Amino acid sequence: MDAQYKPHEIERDAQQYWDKNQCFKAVEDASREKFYCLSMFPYPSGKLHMGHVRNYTIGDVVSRYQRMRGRNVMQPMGWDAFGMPAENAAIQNRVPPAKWTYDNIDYMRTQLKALGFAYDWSREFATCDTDYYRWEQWFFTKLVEKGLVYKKMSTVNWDPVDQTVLANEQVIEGRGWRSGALVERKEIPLWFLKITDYADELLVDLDNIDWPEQVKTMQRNWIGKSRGVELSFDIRPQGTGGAATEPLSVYTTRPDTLMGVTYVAVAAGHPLARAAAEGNAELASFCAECARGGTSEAALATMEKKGMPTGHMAVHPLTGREVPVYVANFVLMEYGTGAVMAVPGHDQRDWEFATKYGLPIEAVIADADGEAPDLSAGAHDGYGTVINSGEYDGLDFQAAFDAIAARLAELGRGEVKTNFRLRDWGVARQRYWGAPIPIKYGPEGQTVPLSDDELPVALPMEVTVDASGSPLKRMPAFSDLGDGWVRETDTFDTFMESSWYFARFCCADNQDAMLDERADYWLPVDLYIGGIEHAILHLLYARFFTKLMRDFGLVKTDEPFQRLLTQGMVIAETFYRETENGGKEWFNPADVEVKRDDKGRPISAVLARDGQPVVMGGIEKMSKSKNNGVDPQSMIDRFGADTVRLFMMFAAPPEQSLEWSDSGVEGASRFLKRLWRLAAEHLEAGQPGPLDVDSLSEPQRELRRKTHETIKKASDDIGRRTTFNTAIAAVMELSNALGKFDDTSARGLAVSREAIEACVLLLAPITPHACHALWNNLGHDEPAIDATWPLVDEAALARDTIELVVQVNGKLRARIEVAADADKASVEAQALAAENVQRHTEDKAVRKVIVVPGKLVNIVVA
RNA sequence: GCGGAUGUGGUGGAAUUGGUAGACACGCCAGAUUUAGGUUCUGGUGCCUUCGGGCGUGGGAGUUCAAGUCUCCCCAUCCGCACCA
Repeated sequence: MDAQYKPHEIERDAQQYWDKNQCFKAVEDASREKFYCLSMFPYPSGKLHMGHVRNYTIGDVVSRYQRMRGRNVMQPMGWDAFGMPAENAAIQNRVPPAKWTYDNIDYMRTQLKALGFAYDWSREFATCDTDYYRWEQWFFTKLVEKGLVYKKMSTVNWDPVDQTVLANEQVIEGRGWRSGALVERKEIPLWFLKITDYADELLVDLDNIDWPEQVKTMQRNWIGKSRGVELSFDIRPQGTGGAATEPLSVYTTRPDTLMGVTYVAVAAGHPLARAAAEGNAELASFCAECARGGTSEAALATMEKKGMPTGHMAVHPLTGREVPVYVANFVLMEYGTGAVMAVPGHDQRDWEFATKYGLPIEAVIADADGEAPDLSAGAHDGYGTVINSGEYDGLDFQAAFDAIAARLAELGRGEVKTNFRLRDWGVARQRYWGAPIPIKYGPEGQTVPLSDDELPVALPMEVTVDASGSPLKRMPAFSDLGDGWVRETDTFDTFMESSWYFARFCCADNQDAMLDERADYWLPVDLYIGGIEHAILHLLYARFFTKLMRDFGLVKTDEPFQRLLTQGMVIAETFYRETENGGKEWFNPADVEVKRDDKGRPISAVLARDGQPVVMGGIEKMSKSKNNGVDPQSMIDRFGADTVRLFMMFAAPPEQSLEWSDSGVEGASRFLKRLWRLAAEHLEAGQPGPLDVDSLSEPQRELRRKTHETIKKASDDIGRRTTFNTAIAAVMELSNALGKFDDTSARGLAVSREAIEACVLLLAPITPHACHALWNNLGHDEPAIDATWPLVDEAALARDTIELVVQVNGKLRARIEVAADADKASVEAQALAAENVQRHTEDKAVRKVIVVPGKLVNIVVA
């Protein structure tokens, strides 16, 4: 074999072999156990970034491992191709979004191929292909027929200058990102999917999937099932007029604090606020002010809380006491009833509002000592015994909840109600680059889903996009259907496409149906891999969509993703210089030289091309804005795909963030060279004899034990724990041991052959090209991808003696060598006899000896 | 603001079930080879030390024979928050 490791030749040859033999084409086979491995498909933004490389390498390692374990593996790839960046690029470069998108896909596909991922490319599609989204349109019309879709008024960010709807991302500190205008909240009619109909099932089924506990917790909290009471306050209008007003309905999970209500607050858009604002110019202007700012929950939760009295009073349903009704900017019409009751004594936000406007703050829940809490510095928001509440005094939370709820029900003023925080899914977007919503409107105001023969609604591809919103709204050729009928010009949220793509991969070539029986073979996805940032929205919508498809008979599975691996971010050092106008100019790490002190600590950095200093800005997520992205392509060109893959898997466990390190990559490259040389030298040394395990020397037995320990650990690390970094470390240990083993006898070569083959096979999923070549060089005709994952020989693991640690009062004092089958008494005796143990115990009384078999002995003295 | 996570040598990380803290790698130091530089190889490397040992896993308390790991409080950083994908 070639003594030198030449990654680019090796990788080209291996990829050609896989390609020519269609090694990764997945075929349904009911007699074999399947494994569907899926990584979140990329948005084709231009070129691959390191986050993609990490994501897809993890998926590829698991796929190749499962294949070697004998599973029928399917690993597909496609493109999440609709979205805003294509429109932004169109505005900037005057290139149609479709061309921009398909060009990016072509480039990124070549990059994925260069990394050697074991994809079944015959299943590839982009979500902007009409053949894909036509089925989404079709399914939507079926959901309309089933009553799972409705239209209602909803709040959006409105840019009053550009006259367009803005995404939350496009609202920067309350202003439109292009115009700089103060953003307003505007109500427009939008299409919704009834995800809340499935809230309970989405909650309960979390118990049946193997997801990280924190992701399940996030989803549970997002769904937010709560038990509370919906109750109503009569309204007593103040001043002249005094027309009868509807009772004000509110929901609370803390009816035990009902006696502590000192005011109620309504949204600016609430009918009560609108009525009160008539003839009250000051209140009307306040209500208008409340419409300012973005719609995101974070923006609402962190803005300054403001309110104004309506002048109306609300009548407490139990005491008859009158409390003021305020309009407040933090209460939103869309959430719950658009009104809240306020208990400033026991809710911090209510406390702050009450303090600001001089409203009473009353204690109705005792503190931990059973005393009235001190409310001078803040609210007491825990649970406790009810006080200052008349007949309810002395009750605990549950008893007070039940008693007050029962009383309200008796009075016809309220009832116990289960609520969800989850809101229905608004799927309409006022944008061009998305799947058109298949609805038409008639001359008499009819709203009709398109029939099957009117589908698909193809998105026109030749368009000019500018900042003034979707071109579909200005294209009669698209929207005007004649006879007074018009098409809906809104498009779907791109989460719609990503909510079912995993199912379409099972049968992407079907032109006559959305899905077929092949989906039943492959689904659910056995392992789904992607960024933690998708922990809630994408994953929840995909779960919801799966249940919709199931209820429509399209799939049999309840859940789309049986196991989930959420990968961490790829981060890197940032460098910048202050510019004259006070901004920052960011420099790519590739263009910067870092100076270090004698401990290797970075102390300063200079720009390579001018030698002048730059500021080290800290380690952050790789991004365009901080210019700290490392281009995967340049790394592949320099070191080869295997080195990049190896570094990515070795530098951190998959769920943690991964810091990019140039010297770390060099280390990975060095290891592959060493492994290659080890194999070459081994082959050079001659032919191994038969592996006669019963007549090995002690060093031979030792290397053989190391080989099988490594197989055991690496298999568990890759298969069960998905900690690829520790699997690689274990193989490195084995290769280090092999490097020190210089026995070139026929028997010695047999042992080292077994060790080196284990290294090659254990690394085959991670560095598949190098292992493909090494496996051939080691004399195998079958390709490494078809080799069987190595098995542990338990007999090789056996030891005659083991080392135990001896502690005195928990401190390490000695190590003793004991027979592997030694009993407790002899271990104790040997531990107490150890020289250093004697010294630490001689003038003290031994109180207790703890023996942990196989691990340690702890001697407790006083 | 709310929800979820993370924090260990100079650096990335390991320690899987409460049981030897620092595997593996990077960096650094010393030596060898080659030498234009790099490469390659060998050894050393948590901190302090009176060389007995002591200290040490963001900070503070607690449980235990034993705590990186469990409990409570605090600090810092990151992710998500429904129209970014």
